[in-house]
Amino acid sequence: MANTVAINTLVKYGIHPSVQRIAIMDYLIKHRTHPTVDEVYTALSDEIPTLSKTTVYNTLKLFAENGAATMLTIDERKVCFDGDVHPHAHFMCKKCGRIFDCPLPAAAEHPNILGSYFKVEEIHYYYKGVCAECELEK
Amino acid sequence: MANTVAINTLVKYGIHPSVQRIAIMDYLIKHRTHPTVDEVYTALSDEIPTLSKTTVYNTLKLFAENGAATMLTIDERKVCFDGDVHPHAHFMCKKCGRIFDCPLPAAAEHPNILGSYFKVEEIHYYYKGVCAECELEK
DNA sequence: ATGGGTGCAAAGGATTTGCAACATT
DNA sequence: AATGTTGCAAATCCTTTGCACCCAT
Repeated sequence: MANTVAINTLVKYGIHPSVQRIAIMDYLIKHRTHPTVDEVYTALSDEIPTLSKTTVYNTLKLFAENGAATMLTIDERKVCFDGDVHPHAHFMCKKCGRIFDCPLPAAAEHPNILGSYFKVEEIHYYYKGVCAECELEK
Repeated sequence: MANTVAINTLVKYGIHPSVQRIAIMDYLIKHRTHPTVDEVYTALSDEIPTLSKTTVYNTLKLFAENGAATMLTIDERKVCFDGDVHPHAHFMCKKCGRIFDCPLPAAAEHPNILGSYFKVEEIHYYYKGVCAECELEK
């Protein structure tokens, strides 16, 4: 079946699969564009005409809470989601708004130092600026 | 004068001082709590009864655009502002919501590596978890 | 029948916009 | 007078909430 990977991912994170959840996870896996709730909703509306935005909100929040996706707050206006939960940093282009993956700096064990003061549960490394494409278009 | 530092900071960043701008910058300098628009507005309402929230929005945005303050997107719900523009990381406690300063990892020149792909203008390193105080209160 | 999952409509909250009033040069 | 600044009210956008319906066990 086409959605085996999505289903397995849900199960792996203890999330009961449903038609909507499978479709949303499948979308996250196949689109590494760090989509917003609205983008996911719009993209899946054709496939699942009865889908509601509330469900997309609920589902993505559920994914994030269970570690099946990461919630990015790099964009001040709206939250984005990443189906790739491996540790990595993000770059957001201020012109086109796209978010790109980039490697974590070597010192990403840094939080160990902070461990004495804080119980660090999440690491978010964000860069902002202009992407190569937009830089050329000037 | 008490507000000399605030005025000098504004001038340094090419921002024309006004009563409101001076008061807001002064607040940012004296309160390293990473306040929200609402917190700044509420705190200054007594001092400047005619102050409007729109002005606080405009002013803090102006500060951020001119490099006189940093806009933090660590909290998914609302934006926070930091009058300390020296490079440093932030930790947000998920329980009490407070945001703490912390040192940047040694390899914060990391963006140099990214330079080939992106024009990096801002670095935001965020950590989330539980602060020592909240951890004790369990 | 029971509990979780979904979706509509309404509410809530943060932020922006339009525009008129105001201050300062 | 001219320009930049402020502030009110309304609008906008994102997100959450309340609740009824539905589906699968």
